[in-house]
Amino acid sequence: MPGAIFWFRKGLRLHDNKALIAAVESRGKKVYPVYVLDPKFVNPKQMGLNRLRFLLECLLDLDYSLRTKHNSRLIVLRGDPTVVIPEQIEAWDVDRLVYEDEPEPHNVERDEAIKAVLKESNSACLVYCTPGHTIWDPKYLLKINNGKPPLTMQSFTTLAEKKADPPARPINAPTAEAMQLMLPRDVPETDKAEGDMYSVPVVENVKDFVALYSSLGVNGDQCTIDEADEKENNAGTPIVKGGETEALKRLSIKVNNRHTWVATFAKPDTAPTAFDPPSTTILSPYLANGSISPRLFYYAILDCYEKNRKENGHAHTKSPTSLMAQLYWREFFTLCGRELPHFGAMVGNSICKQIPWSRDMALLRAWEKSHTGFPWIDSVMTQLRTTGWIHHLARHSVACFLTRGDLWVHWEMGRDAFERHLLDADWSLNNANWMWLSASGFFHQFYRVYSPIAWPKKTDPNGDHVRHFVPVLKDMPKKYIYEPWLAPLTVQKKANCIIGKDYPYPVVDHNTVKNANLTKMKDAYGRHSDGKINWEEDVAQNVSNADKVIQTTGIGEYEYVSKDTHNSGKRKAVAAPSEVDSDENTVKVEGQSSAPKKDKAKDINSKPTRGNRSKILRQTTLEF
DNA sequence: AGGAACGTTGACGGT
DNA sequence: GACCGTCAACGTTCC
Ligand SMILES: Cc1cc2nc3c(=O)[nH]c(=O)nc-3n(C[C@H](O)[C@H](O)[C@H](O)COP(=O)(O)OP(=O)(O)OC[C@H]3O[C@@H](n4cnc5c(N)ncnc54)[C@H](O)[C@@H]3O)c2cc1C
Repeated sequence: MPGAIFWFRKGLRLHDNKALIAAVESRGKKVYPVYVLDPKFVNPKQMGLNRLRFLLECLLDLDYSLRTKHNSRLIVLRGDPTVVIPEQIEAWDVDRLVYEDEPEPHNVERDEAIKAVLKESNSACLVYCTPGHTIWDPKYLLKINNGKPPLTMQSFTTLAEKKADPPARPINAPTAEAMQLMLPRDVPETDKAEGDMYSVPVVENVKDFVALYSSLGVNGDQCTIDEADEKENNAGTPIVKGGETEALKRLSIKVNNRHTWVATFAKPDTAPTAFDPPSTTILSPYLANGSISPRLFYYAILDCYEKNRKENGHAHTKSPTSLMAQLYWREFFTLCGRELPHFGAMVGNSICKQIPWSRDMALLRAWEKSHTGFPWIDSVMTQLRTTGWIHHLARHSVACFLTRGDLWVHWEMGRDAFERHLLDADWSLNNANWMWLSASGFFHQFYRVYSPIAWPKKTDPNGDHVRHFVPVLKDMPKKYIYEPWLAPLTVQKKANCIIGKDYPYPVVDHNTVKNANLTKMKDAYGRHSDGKINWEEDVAQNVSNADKVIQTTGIGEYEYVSKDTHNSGKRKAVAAPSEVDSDENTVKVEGQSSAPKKDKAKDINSKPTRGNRSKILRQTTLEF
């Protein structure tokens, strides 16, 4: 009998893996577990070292389980799946290709392309796939919602809680006895074997990382990485370790063992500044690549609710803030990403406001590399780059700052940066949340702007997050920790941190740009209601561009130059610190935190005072 | 799950 | 005990 390829894509687990069970039921021992390192995703523009290492840890864990319990191993292929999968189907005498569905349109397209290749070559191989990445089958949710995805969380909640059947119970991982596999002839059992090209690659540092990318045929110039980045990448301290084993352990520690915590969980009350330990579960990296089953998570929460009811007698928190609702957000956004055309771009996306964002590379870089001069923003972005995870409300803060709050940079560029750095990067969730934060889609109260100073103060008045992730500020007095440019020079000297030398001036004056951006948002929104955005024409004109975005998975890979790229060019540092401390009691702090200013500085070349610094700061160098 | 200004309320302690 | 200033906490409104 011919065999089956079981293709792991997401769903990097043996528990609750319906497709895997189906493969074993249909082809017995001859099920070949495969993973494909696809350069379309595994490349430095889209995947940073931390996420790559996380992925490889997940693969190693699968490999280990397959070896120790199932007499098999993970077979890692490299290249374009539409090429390498049909090749191996042919080479290994395979007549079943089995996998768990991926919801993203570009992945669906790839799968269709493979089916087309098989059909064209008159292959006898049949393709079997099952849903499993989400709690409910997206097709089922659509069916019970008149064929359309809900567009608000409230309607999604009604769908989940009032109309949908309870989700399928998670199924256990196959036992060793139930699943004993064999390998194709050319695949050695041990990866120590000479010339084993199927093993999980070892990537410990940037050198290995570049070598791997080259082996996938990634163009050399995409692999350049500067020395500072290399050092930071090598020293990365990812917040969690990858693998199904770790995922299951974490679920029991963070969820199963804490029923009262789970039942009283309210997302807005969790602190974005907490990092040791963080205030939410950090199960997202595992959910993103399926090393934990969302249904296992779902029923773990339900069990907690039940235990809480019996023990504490009070109700659990409700959607949209409860822990269960966090899974609903994932479910909701995944469904939207699957169903709404051009979800990965502004242009051609019917739920996305058309806003004339800039694509200022210098501002983008300042933000991504922690050179904004706003300690909270720089601290969160450092946490993101080094640990691969940040709290949801920290994501709010930095995403708002990059887009409508301060820098007016396109949300797609922020989305791409998150894609690179987040361990939990997920196409649908990332796009949806960036639209949310930039007030482009789902959320429209654009006047709700996060302050990079007031917001972190609420949960971290001492600035411990900043002191940890931006150590150059560790001795800055509490009073100035979020706005060190206001510290008198004597204080800066004492703290060993001179603003403009050891730590940059802020790239913008928050209040000034916030107000200017509010006007731009009003204008952009006004154009929609005035009908000045002509969907028929605009979409027709831009749709080819948007199509390109979708084809390239919606991530990076395309050049779209907005007419509004007015902020580019090199900036010079001209702002200077004040020399004397302001009298705490009598002088109101001006600049960043004062009442709306009426005196707008006219001459950006004049000597900086607090009053006119806003305009000058806009020109602060970004080559810090 | 925004922030700031401004207004109201009520606790507290001093006169 | 009435009266008053102060202040924090909370509510409302606007952008
Ligand atoms: C701009 C921006 C980009 C984001 N990009 C991603 C992304 O690429 N991948 C990703 O998984 N999450 C993303 N999120 C959502 C959210 O911030 C993370 O899912 C969450 O912080 C993960 O931490 P946790 O597992 O501790 O969350 P918990 O609070 O413990 O929640 C449990 C699970 O619910 C899901 N969840 C929670 N919040 C959301 C949400 N807002 N939307 C969708 N699902 C949610 C996650 O799978 C999470 O693991 C983004 C949010 C913002 C504001």
